[in-house]
Amino acid sequence: MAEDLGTTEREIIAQRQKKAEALRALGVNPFGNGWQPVHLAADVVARYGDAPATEIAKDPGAWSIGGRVLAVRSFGKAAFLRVRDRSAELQVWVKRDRVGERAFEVFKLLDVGDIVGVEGPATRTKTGELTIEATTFTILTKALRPLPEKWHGLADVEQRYRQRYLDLVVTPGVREVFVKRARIISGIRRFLDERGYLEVETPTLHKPEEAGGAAARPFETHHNALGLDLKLRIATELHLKRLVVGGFGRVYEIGRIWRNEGIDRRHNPEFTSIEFYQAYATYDDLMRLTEELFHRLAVEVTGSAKITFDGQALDLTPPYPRVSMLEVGARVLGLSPEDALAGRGLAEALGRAAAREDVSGSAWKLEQAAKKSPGEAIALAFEIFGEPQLPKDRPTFVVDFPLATSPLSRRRDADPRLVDRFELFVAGMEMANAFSELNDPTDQRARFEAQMKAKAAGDEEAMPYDEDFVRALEHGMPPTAGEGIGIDRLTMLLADAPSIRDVILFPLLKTRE
RNA sequence: GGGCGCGUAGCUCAACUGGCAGAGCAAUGGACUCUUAAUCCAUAGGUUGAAGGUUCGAUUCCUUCCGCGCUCACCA
Repeated sequence: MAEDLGTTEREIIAQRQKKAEALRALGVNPFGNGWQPVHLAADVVARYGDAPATEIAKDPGAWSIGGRVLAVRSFGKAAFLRVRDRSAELQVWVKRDRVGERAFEVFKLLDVGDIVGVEGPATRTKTGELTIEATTFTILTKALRPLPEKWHGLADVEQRYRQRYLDLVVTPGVREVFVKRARIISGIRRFLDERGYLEVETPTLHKPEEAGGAAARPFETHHNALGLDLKLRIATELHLKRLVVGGFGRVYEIGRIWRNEGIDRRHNPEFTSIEFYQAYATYDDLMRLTEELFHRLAVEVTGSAKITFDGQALDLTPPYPRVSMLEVGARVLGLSPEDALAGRGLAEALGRAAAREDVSGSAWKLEQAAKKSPGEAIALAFEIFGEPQLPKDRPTFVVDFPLATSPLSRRRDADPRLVDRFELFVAGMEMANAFSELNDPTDQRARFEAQMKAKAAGDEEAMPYDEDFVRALEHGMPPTAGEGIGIDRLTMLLADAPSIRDVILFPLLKTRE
């Protein structure tokens, strides 16, 4: 990129470097340190609020703030600066007769984008704006490159993602998204800590046989000294359940997950998940916990349980409706749940569904499903026909998952063809996935064996057989329920960001030539 | 990976049917001590994403490539 500098930009940088030298000549280090602001812009705002100029004049204070200059309106011997620090924006008034000749010479070398330090009393200008009337002024850091245009800012989304530092400086609302993200994560921590959960960290480098816990292709890497092929984790599940075996009855991990899949508005190759496990709970308990968590986060982060996502109003007030994957999946195929689970008439029903005009893109998948298990076919029918019909104004729990889609879930006592599992859908996105955990080691072996068969048959997302995990289960894992939530998607929801790249500071992009 | 769209000055955008690449902001010089996209005068700034092709002539048409967005497929 540096080689692509246009003449103009090169000139701008040269001009600013000359100004930096001029600052040195004035005894000001253009990249100095040691100057510390005593206050934040927000302190000044909080102190005076809407107080009139006469009130402020009685107690104008001696403020000291540092920040980036976003705009300059200059009048020759005085100027107004818009300065932003980490807390807020504040106007600064630099007048030659207040700051003195020398500081004013420094001011003349100021460019928009520079970092400055100012001290002085507060006042309110004729137009009513709270302002620091500088008595001292210095440039702390010279910006050699110009900021994007002040009015339109950065419109090029590619540049916004590649140069997020600029995006944060000039694009309104970006900073707030990441503040919300931080509050969501700390809110989840608080919520779980209050309930006696212990936060843990498990390996992100997995041996090939450990890289399970979800249906996804992992990234591959290698440890040189050990001569060991490794994979980046695709889930934290299997290690967290080992910890439940070990006696941590309530554990969670917030951490990075990598999946070697496509990239789109809802998928980034690396993303952050929260998984938590609670001994002696069932998936039904977790539904209530999830409702409570989502409701509380919405109120904490947005101020209300009623939010808007992508133009759609959503109410996160519990309870959330439940939709049966089995019933809907069977119904859209024109079958009874019993017939669908037993596979009676399933192939014909899938053929009819594939022939429908509204499924052109998914037709081949429906045809493929006829070769798979009834459970997988039901799940697919639900995904294609049922998901688009889920309520749009409310979160929805999807329940009654067929066994075949869930190699780590506990079978339902009342019907072993199903598992005790739910997924939470909000705004068309899968936000959470939870189930009562399979703790019968013999059944777990059978499930892993089925995964091995699927892998042998070409399913690249099938899980490896994790022998040590089964061994852990053989030592006894208490009845447990566990859940995973995608932090990025949750942030999208609560920050009303329609693309996952808007909630990841540095989303993965290709290298530019 | 497929389809559609986009890429012009540091930034935001123009340029008709193929006919001298242009404006605003930023910058530079000047005026200005209550501005809010400050204002006024002047100046400078370009490998039109890259490489080919068609043409007297290409920002414009064609091909390939690079990057980004939307979408489909895969997935959370």
